[in-house]
Amino acid sequence: MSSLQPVRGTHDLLPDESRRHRKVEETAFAAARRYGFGEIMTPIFEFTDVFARTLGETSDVVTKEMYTFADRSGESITLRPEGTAGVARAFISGGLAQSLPLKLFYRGPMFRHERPQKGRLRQFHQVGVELLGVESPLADVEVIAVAWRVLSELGLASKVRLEINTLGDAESRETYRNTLVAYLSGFRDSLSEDSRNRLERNPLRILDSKDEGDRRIVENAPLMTDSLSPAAREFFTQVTAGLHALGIPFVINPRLVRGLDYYCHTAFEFTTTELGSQGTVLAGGRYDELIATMGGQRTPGIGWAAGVERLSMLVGEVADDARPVSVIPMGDAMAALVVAERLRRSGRAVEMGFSGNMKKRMARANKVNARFAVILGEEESARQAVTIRDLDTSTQDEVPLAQLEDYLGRQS
RNA sequence: GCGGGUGUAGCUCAGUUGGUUAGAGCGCCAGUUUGUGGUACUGGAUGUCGGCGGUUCGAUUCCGCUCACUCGCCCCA
Repeated sequence: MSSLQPVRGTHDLLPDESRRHRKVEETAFAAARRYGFGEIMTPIFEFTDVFARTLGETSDVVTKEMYTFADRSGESITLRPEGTAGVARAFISGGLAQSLPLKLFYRGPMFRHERPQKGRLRQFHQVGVELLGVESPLADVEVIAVAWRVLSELGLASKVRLEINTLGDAESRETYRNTLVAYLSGFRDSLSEDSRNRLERNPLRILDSKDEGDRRIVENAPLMTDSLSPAAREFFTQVTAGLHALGIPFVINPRLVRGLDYYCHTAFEFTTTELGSQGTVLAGGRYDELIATMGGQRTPGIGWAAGVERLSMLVGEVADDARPVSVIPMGDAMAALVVAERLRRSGRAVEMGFSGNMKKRMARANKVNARFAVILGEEESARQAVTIRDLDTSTQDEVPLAQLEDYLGRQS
């Protein structure tokens, strides 16, 4: 393997793609702010324990996908595979319990050693929100509303479908788990190999197995709904009522589960059919026991994370809206540099090539999609003027140097 | 981690039933226009035919391994 290749599953983001990423991130953050979320930036690595304890010792993410290494002092460090654990850690270590309820937004790279595919990278990016300290189902509704707003503003409302389910409270979940395992054990020999392994580890996952045989068995399996405590049932009813009230379309999927152990009650997922098998674009749920599990005082929470790469594939091309001015020197390049700088200080994007004749520079101006070319010719210079060519209309004027900004301001 | 597909110029792809100089379109560079772009015309450059090894007189073409991407599984955002 050549060391001049990027590491498997990593990617350089060139300007076009980078712009799309930014658009996704900024749109998400702008929307979240309107709901009262502020940005938190946690470290990209944490002590391994932070993830091992919170995600569940048996989850796949922890057992085989983390980038874990010993640092120079021998500490076991892990590159974050997701954002919630780090936020929860910051919540505890930063004494943020003082300021509940807390609404936090985050963005940034995450790392998972998985087999790369379209929409699945080893270094990928997420944006996400966490709402801490609110027991009420209204929090679930609000958090889902932010997600829906973000997706809508990215123009993806019609490409995406919201599925929700409840995993119940700890008690209901335990009851359900037992009845499910009891049911499935009767079919042990007919289950797929994958699902047989999941039987002890994570039986709920068998519910959304893609194996044909599994599906037939699961079809008649008892549902979470039947094991729900009255309180958990009421909670879920409130959530769905809230979504109706806000006009957010959704479907209930009783077989929707979450991979990470810390989830309870509401679980939701926005999926698309346009990205193949990596169709989940944004997902989240409630995690009332997470903070307590980590050793903090029990604090309910709910949040979601979205895959920036997946969203940006759906968003498509994003136009660069700031069209530059091209400054074209014919004689004195230094004088042109001064003019370019002047325009930049006035807030304009200015492009000035480092070499080339007029023709080349005009071609370049065209290529960078400039609106105007400011031509500094010798003759105009003598008159303390420049020629400004409108590249859209192919017309040009001679303008006194002193009125440069004014003229451009009037034209565009 | 498992199974399948693909890998030829910067990009999209053709081609070689193994044989001397590997092609197209787009893009790039130059010119037609020595102070004027986007169109048109003319000309030009570029490839260790993903990498390593094997078979062969000879491999980009066949075989093995490997790497990358991709599809499905798994997992998940």
